[in-house]
Amino acid sequence: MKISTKGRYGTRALLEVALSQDEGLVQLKYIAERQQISLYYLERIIAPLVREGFLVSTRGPSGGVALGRRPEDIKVREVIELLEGSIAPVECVDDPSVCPRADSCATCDLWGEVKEAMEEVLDGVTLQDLVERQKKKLRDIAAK
Amino acid sequence: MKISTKGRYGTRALLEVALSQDEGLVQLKYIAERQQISLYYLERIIAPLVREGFLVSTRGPSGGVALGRRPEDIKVREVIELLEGSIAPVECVDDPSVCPRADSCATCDLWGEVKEAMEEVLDGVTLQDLVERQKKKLRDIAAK
DNA sequence: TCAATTGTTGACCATCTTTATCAACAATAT
DNA sequence: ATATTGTTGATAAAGATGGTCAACAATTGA
Repeated sequence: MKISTKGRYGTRALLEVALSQDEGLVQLKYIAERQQISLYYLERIIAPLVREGFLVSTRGPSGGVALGRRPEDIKVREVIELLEGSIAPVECVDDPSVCPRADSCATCDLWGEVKEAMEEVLDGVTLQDLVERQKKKLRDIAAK
Repeated sequence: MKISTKGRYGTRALLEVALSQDEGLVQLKYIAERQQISLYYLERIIAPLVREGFLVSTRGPSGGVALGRRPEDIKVREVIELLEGSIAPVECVDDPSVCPRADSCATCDLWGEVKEAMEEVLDGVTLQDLVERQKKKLRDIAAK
């Protein structure tokens, strides 16, 4: 039941951009360093985020990426689904036709409930929420 | 975020045993046929279930497996965790020491919440619940 | 006791997914 | 112009997944 690095790195990359928003464009190199992600791999993850408008990019010297939407309007669920596909723990939850047993299978219903529980959490947290949580965590650590 | 066939097949196999409980021992071959799982692969999945006492087995002619615990006392979560390991979407949720960033990372907290939400669902459903749900589904289909 | 039957286990392997890496290219600021 | 920075297509190592097989152990019943 693991989330892959794409979803994890992607979320962290967006968070990094959101945190650095005030200073203008954020370079991939900077994100890669701060989040300890290979720059080459990060490129793979940023691409779909740009394509779908979560980020906007500018090439050339002093180029970089910035948020393409307000952080309050980006749900973590959207990011995960973009980078990993459906969150459904089994395919039959999204498409019963893949399993001949689907409509008479009690376990399929259960997996559907698991999916809904996960969705509820991930729908309830926006990038802005993550920013605030992150700032609070850093404050708490500094105060200690 | 997929659950692997081990967890899925294992759950279905236990359900099949629970449903056939009254007729005594259930053969692997029977489970494999009913659930459309390769017998060879099913052996792989049954083994840990026997080892951990979810099932008890008898070899030889007219042998088979039976539930080793009352279905009301088997939570789906236990089955999944046995067959797939922790349900945590990322490792750092269970063991913060794997990530140097863990204690100052807002996303790690979020993955923890996802885990808890899934646990809540899977802790709340026992094998007996699945049996009842399954019977109801079959009744509903028959009545239609 | 023997033979048939059924679960157990260790070894094996093809395929797919994950996690990258690199080089060539496109755009842009100075 | 040229250096810089994002984009994209090709490639691939490593690990997980899903499955198979054969030898073996236990048990039943004739």
